[in-house]
Amino acid sequence: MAETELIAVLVAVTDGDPRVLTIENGYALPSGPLEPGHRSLQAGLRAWVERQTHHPIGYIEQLYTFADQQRGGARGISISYLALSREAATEYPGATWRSWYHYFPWEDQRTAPPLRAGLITRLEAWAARDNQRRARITGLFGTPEKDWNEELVLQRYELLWEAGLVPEATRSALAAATPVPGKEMLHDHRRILATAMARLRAKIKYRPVVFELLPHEFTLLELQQTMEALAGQTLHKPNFRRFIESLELVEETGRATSGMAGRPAKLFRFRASVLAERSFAGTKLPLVK
Amino acid sequence: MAETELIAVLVAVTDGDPRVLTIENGYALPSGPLEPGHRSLQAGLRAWVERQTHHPIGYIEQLYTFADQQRGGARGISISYLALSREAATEYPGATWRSWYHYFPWEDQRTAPPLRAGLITRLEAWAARDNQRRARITGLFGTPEKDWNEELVLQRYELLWEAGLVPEATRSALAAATPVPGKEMLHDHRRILATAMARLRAKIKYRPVVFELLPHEFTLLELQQTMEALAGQTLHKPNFRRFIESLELVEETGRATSGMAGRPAKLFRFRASVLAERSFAGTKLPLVK
DNA sequence: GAATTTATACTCAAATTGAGTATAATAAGG
DNA sequence: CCTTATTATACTCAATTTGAGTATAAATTC
Repeated sequence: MAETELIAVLVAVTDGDPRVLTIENGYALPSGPLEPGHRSLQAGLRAWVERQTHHPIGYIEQLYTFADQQRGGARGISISYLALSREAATEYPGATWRSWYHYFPWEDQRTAPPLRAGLITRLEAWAARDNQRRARITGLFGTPEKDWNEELVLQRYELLWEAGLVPEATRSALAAATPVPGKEMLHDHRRILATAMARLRAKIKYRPVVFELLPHEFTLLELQQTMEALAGQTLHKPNFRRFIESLELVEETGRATSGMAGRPAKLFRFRASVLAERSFAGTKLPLVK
Repeated sequence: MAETELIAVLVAVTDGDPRVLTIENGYALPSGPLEPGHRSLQAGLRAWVERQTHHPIGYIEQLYTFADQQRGGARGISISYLALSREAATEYPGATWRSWYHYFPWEDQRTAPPLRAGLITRLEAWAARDNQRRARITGLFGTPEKDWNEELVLQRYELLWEAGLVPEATRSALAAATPVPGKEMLHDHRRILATAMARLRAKIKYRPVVFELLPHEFTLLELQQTMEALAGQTLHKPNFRRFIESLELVEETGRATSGMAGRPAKLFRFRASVLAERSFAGTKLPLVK
């Protein structure tokens, strides 16, 4: 009897940090079987994620389906989903929110990357004088600071896998000689996480999904920092505001922040027309430098 | 015992017409069960599509997975795929290539649309003075000639479904009073087709997948017409060429066409670097007018 | 009340895009 | 064999969009 498994990448952004809900203290993504009582796949996922987090999920999107060999030769189907929410205290033992940059530190380009240098050195050692490998490295990781495409999360992960620089990949082969504690994940859960990151980074540019991650009222800086957290890149402030204005995404509430240093920021909310399903055209983020 | 079904939307472009392979004379998309011998889901799909068409498939991409209630309360999982190929004679009885505009005539914007006017009239009758419905109609179908977004295939289909203007939707309700012969499809196959169209229309703008649909050598006009067929829109010739040049997608073969009227066209091929996996950035098609 | 801090508004050059025109090279017709 | 029709290719230019920066406003802090 083949079983159908539902796997969730539940994302929230807290304090400029994109986090995912994990179980077993970061070792696995939460997952649960499709049950007869579930009306649909999405309903099934929604049901047990809300059961686990006691928090309604705003947005759900299917990521990918794959088949895995199970014990006894049977074949299981796993369907993974991206879900957006806001962080809430979890009550389940072992269930924790983890920064996704914990698993993919090289994907955070917001700070100066001393880490990436070492990574690229090791990649180049692997490439040696194989020109195709070298081309893939520069294509995915860019030259010094140019041409970084933040959407290629999965491709970069797969390159690192091939190069044996991912703990799951080395476990069987070169053995646990380089155990990076806490970064390893069950089966291909880290790969699923990479897929979710790539999908979300692409999505925020042309669909208004960020509002699932923000409170009802927010400042433009909070909105910008949420986008920056997801994209892993800093954005040009004046141009970001122009970008948001051109989308007619938000409107002023009339209120403003108070108590913090500096000029108070106006509070905004998302427009009703945005919440009622709308798509904005293919645009680019106004990156800085 | 739940069964896993693989459903294929196999697309080819012939004579400026995007076609899909169907069975039962256009009533259904080809589909087959996942068998124990298949190494993976993709391998399974590839295996039996090639068995049916005797033609290698270049490109496969997963579309969507859904669960359907089967006889006896069991639940089946269906996984749909988009595949690209070139049209070949089929040998199976009932297997035919059909234009996708046969099923979605309003999606072809290349010719003056006398049809769309009638469709919108009927939609507006359905909307009556419901302002939200009216907003959705203009959002998806645009004002007179402006703002048509070719990627919203699925959303338009779903709006028409809600409005009862799709044969599958009316079959049970308002009955077969308006049977549009040959446009009806099994289950949600037409919905799957809409998903495939939307995905492919989005993809051709930022990933070089068109070459799966073209012969080894081709003229720039053939390339343009293939893109136009998929997008359902005419493109501005000089700007299209500039667009293709900027992508560094193709290179001259040195040969040219001959025999036809007019100046002979240079023949091009796709560059090796394109074939070896490459992503070009998010761009827009140079639409005309 | 001066300094600091954060928010918001405006400016301007560079690059990209939309739309059109001009020229080249062939086949067909008289 | 020269003219016309037809298709391919090359170039131009204004309008818009983007990248990057500077200036001003309104609060807190010392």
